[in-house]
Amino acid sequence: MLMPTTVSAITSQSTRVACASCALQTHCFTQRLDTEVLDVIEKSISTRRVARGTYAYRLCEPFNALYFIHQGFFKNVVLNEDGQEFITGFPMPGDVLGLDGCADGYYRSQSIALQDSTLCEISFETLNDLSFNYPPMQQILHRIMSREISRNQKSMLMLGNLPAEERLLAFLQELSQQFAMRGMSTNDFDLPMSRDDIAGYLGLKMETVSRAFTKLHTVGLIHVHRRRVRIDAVSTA
Amino acid sequence: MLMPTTVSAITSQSTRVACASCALQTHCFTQRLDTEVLDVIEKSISTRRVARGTYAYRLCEPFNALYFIHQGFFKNVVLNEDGQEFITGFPMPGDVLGLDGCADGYYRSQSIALQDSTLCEISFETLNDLSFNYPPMQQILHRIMSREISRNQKSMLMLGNLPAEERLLAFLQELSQQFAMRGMSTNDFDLPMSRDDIAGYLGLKMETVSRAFTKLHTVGLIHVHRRRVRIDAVSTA
DNA sequence: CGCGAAGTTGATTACTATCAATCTGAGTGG
DNA sequence: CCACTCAGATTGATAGTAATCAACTTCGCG
Repeated sequence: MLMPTTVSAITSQSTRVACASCALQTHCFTQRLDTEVLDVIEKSISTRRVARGTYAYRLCEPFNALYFIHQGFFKNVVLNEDGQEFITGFPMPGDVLGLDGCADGYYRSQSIALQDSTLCEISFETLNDLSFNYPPMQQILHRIMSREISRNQKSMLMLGNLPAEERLLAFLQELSQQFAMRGMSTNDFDLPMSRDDIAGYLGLKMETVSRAFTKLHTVGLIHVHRRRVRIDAVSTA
Repeated sequence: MLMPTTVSAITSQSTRVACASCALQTHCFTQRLDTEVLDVIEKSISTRRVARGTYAYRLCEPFNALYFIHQGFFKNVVLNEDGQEFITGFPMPGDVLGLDGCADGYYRSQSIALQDSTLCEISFETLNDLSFNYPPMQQILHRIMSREISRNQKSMLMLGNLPAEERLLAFLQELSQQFAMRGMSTNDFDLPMSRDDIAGYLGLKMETVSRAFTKLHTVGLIHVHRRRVRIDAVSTA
């Protein structure tokens, strides 16, 4: 029987386990987790609510857990010396937060909730135990991290080569694909992030993003009103 | 006794082991590897030469090993649908090649030698065995991958925000730092890559890179002649 | 010496950032 | 219910930066 995924229900054990296993399987759909492993996860996982505008984790905080997103959207931010912020991604349900903290034991970026959200927290210690007792788990973790690496590389490609309008369209199509993987509406959706956030992600300025939206709308590739977007273009990817 | 690291010497076991352990320790300098682990590595590692201009691994090839660079420089390339290439990094001795292949079992990028180079190859199978029998190993791998993630994020920040000249200077300083970590000359060195490669990495065109070099030279921040570079600027990072 | 690849320089065009004004819609309180 | 407010978004004019196209230079090499 499916549990409703309302906020009040997320504290129940079954949903908590469902969240973590679902998250892991989102990334590694070729594998199914043993019930034995699910038991371990069940004992060690904890949920956490993150209000809109607050942090899942902050820069320089000690790293001691990974977070699987249950509900809501986030933005990952890195800061340069001047305090100027640059957005490296918009993780969504099923994604993992905090992978970059693994390297040196503290976070090199921070993650902010774009909506009221809920996370499933698995301590790094638990993950190590899991990997030790259940070898496939380490492969799963490697895959998750590897996927993050190739996703970032793809973003870099987009940033470096495409003009503003194509860059925005590519972004919208990428978003649409991610929605599709999660069974959400793919061609007609609300953007969870502001124009400024999109600009920060695409390496553009807010005004340029706004103009690009208008242009794509005008030529008929998309329909857009504020944060509501409908994609009419056929994906070229 | 130190073995000379000439090309003719790399086939000896001791040097081969030294290469892998050194590479691992470059990434995880807080940890020292057990002699027991070194034995396992010694048995399973193999060396491979890669001539200038040839591939360490190619796009879409099946993933079955990681490569530690022993000698030489490489460029990592991702291609978009149009076949346009974009360079995501310039790995050097001690760095690991092929991390992105882990996700789906085949490479999503390719790596080309900029000089005649030598690699140490460890099969993924061996790595899994190692992780299983020697738990700290998996933490080491996580760190290596995590480091790759945060390095890519840093690159994205640079790409998105800085004007051409600052971008080039930041690139040179990053390169200098990496040389420093390897005990190589930090302020006076030969670039292993062409102007076009730098342009591909920085998201610029070759001509723009060339102009930026000239400008930095003119204002006295660096001295440059062809691929020879001397950095006179004090790093701001 | 001549050739070709890599690099430099110049003139022009195209694009994005910047600065500034305006618009829109959600939330607030009278 | 309506005016008020304010953050987010849009639009316009202009300046600044990088891309493009093209000519030329430098250097290594047979």
